[in-house]
Amino acid sequence: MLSKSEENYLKAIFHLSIKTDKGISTNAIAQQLETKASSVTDMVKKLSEKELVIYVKYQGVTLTKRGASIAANVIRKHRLWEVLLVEKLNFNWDEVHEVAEQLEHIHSKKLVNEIDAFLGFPKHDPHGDPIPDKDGNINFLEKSLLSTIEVGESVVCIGVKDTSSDFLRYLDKQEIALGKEIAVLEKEAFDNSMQIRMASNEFTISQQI
Amino acid sequence: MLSKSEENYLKAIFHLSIKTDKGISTNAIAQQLETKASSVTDMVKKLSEKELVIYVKYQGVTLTKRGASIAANVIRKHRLWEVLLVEKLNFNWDEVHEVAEQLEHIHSKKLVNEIDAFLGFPKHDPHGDPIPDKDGNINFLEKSLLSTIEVGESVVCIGVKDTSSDFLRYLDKQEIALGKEIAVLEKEAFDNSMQIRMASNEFTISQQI
DNA sequence: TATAATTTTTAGACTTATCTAAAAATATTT
DNA sequence: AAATATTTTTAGATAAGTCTAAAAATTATA
Repeated sequence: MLSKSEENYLKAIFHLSIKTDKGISTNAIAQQLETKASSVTDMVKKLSEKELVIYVKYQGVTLTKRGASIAANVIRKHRLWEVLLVEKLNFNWDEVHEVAEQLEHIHSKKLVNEIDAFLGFPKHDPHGDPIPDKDGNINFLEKSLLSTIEVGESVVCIGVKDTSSDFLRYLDKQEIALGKEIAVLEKEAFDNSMQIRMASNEFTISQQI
Repeated sequence: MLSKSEENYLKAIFHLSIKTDKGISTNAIAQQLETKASSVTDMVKKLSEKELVIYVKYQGVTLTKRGASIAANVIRKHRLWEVLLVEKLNFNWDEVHEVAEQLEHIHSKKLVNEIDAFLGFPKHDPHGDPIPDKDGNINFLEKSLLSTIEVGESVVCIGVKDTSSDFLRYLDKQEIALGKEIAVLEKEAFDNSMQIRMASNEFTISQQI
């Protein structure tokens, strides 16, 4: 059975791997986990001996099938707990993370699956991120148009529909970019414009955008 | 914030303290936690420095107010989680312990209190043990007659009503003794006899008993 | 392409919690 | 009460995970 620390490393590598196909650098992992690069090197060696990652000195790491599956399972638990906290235990979507970071390390297959069933097999966590299934499969690219997102939900921009340079320049000005998170604060029924929030600023956009 | 290990030591001392007023011996704690006496000495020194126990060399330990309060809170969490597992997540009362041992170390006041409310502020866990309140108060000696216990519930024998030697000899033969756990399996409506289960064996008793 | 800057690894140290084996204190027997 | 047995503590070792500082490798720059 893996330690909390080992699970956190796998999870960090998993998340960093989504954005790239290259090996994940020691430094990137260190930054993600708020630790030092030397600690990462040590742990990565250990995970490599357990065949959970492939590690070549100075070249970064990639997850093996087993490593990715374990990471996905930890993420599955994290997100299912988040749904439980919000749907059943009156947590707000922005106060669940810290507790879910603890709960994701509870070991009990029955518990996870019962929670899944109790919640009606949700597909997304309260932040709109997809919940991996029992086998660790995860829907990375489940796209929706921003205009279909409901008030209170939050999404990550994974692509744009209109690629005209005028439009791209506008997005750039508003700091909307791939990987950026967008929260929908309000919707106006009459013109379907919406108030959205990025990490930095809030503003209004028309339906067309 | 205390470590899982520190919490487990406090909990063990708390449980052992219920049966006696004397200091709890190093050995007793070691046995309870399946560890070695030397490890206990080390930890007990640390808890003593944190003023969670009073420790005099060779004399055993007792909990301070703060120590007892923390222990009661861990037990509160353990038992609330057990209720959640049984009432909402289809666990049997005999398969909750292991998971609750993990869940009791999750740190979140909001989470505990929300679970408490979600479950309707239960007073007992699935084994019939009392759940400490928010302030760590616990009803040690909440007695009921065995005949008032409902089917599916489980109690610990803390005393007997009839102390005739005939009766005591009978209890002895059935291995019913102080501290022993009794589960009520079935009740016959017409004569109020009940089928009960001890750790070892199942049998039927009359209402009078 | 040499040199400088950055990243990564190594080496050695620290902390927490544990263990074994031996020494010290307490309890029990005779 | 002296001898024996048991319990408890001490001393030193180990494993996991982390850190700092220095060395090695890689990448960027001039």
